[in-house]
Amino acid sequence: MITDARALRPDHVPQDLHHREGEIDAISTALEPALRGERAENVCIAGPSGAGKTTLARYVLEQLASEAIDVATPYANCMTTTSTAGTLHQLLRDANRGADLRRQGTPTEVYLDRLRDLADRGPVVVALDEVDVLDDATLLTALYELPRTSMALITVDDDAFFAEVDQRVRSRLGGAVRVHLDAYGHDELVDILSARADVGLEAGRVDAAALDRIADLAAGDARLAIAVLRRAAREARSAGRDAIDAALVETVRDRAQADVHERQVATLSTHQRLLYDVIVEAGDDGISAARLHEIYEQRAQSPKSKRTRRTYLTGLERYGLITATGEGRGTQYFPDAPPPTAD
DNA sequence: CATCCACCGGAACTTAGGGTTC
DNA sequence: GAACCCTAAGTTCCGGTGGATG
Repeated sequence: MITDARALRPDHVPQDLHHREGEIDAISTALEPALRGERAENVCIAGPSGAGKTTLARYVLEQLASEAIDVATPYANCMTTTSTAGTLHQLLRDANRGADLRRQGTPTEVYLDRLRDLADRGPVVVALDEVDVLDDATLLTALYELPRTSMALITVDDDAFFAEVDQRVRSRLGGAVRVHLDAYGHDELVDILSARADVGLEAGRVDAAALDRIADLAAGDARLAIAVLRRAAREARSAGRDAIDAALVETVRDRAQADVHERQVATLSTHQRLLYDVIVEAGDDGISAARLHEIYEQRAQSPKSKRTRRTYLTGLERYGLITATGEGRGTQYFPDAPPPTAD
C-alpha cells in the first residue's frame, strides 16, 4: 500500500509544486541576485492556513540552494520559539552553524556574528515562518543590517503584519516583494493529492471518488487534505484493505482532523494543557474567565499567576486551539474544533 | 445611569540557570 | 571561585475597558 511514507507527511516538500507557478516565478526573480553573490530582495508570502506558504517557501529556497552552492537558506518557525534568541538559535541550527550554542543564555550578538560569518561565504536568505508572532520585531532590523542577508517572511495577513510593526521595520521591509496565496480550489487539491499518492502509494490504490471526497472536506486546506490521505492509507494498510475509497475517507476524517489538532496540543506546556483541558471540557457552551480560573486553581498543585495564565491563553488562541469572545468580565473561552474521537 | 471591579495586556522587575573572565 | 555577563520565564504593578450591579 504505502511505498514512500515521506510523501504523506505534512512537512514534505514535493519535487514539483503544482498550481503555484506564478508565485514560484515571482519569488525566484526576487531571489535571483543571490545567484550572482549579491543580496537578494526581501520577500513576504501571505495566505490562509493550508494554502502552502511554508511549502512554497521551502521549495523555492531549496531550489535556490541547489543552484548556488554558496547560498545559505536557514529556516525558523517563530511560533515554536517566539523570542529573538530562540528564533536565531533555530536559524543557526538549520544552517549547521549552531550545534555548539546553548539554547538558553547565548547573547543575541553571538548569534548575529555567526550569521555575519555565514554571509561572508555567500548570500543568506533567512526564512521566518509565522513572523507575526515574533515577540520583538527589532530582530528583523538586526537581520536587515547584516551584509548580504535578506528575508523571506511568512504570515497569514501581510497588511496586518506591516501595520503592526514599528516605523523602522516598515521602512526597511515595506518594499519586500509581496506574494499572496489563495486557498486551493477543489480541483487543485485533487491534483496535489494525486501527486502525493503517486509518490507515496502503490499505483491505483486510491480511486477518484476518494480524492474528490477528501478535497471536498478539506475545503482548500492542503494540510488537512494530506492528513486525511495519510490516515486513510494507514487505516487501509492495517485493515488489510487494498484500496482507499470514499467510504474509508469518511471513517478516518475525524481522526485526521484530530491528528492536525494533536500536533498543536502536543507542544503545550503542563499548565497550558491544564487550561486547555478545562476549556475543552466546557464544550461548545464555552466557559467564563472567572470559572476557568477557579477550576484551574483547584487542579494545579502550584498555580501560575493570573497574568501568566493570560499569556498562556493568548498562546492557545494563537495556535487556533481556543477562541476568546467578549471584553472584560464578559470574556468567554471556547474550544476550537475539539477532537471528536480519540484513538 | 453611575459606580464598581473583573478582566486584558503593557512594562518593569525578579528569579533561575547558565557561561565567561580574571 | 567570585564577580559579572547573558536570556527565559514568571510575577508584580497598573491603566484602560466595558459588563455587572444597584
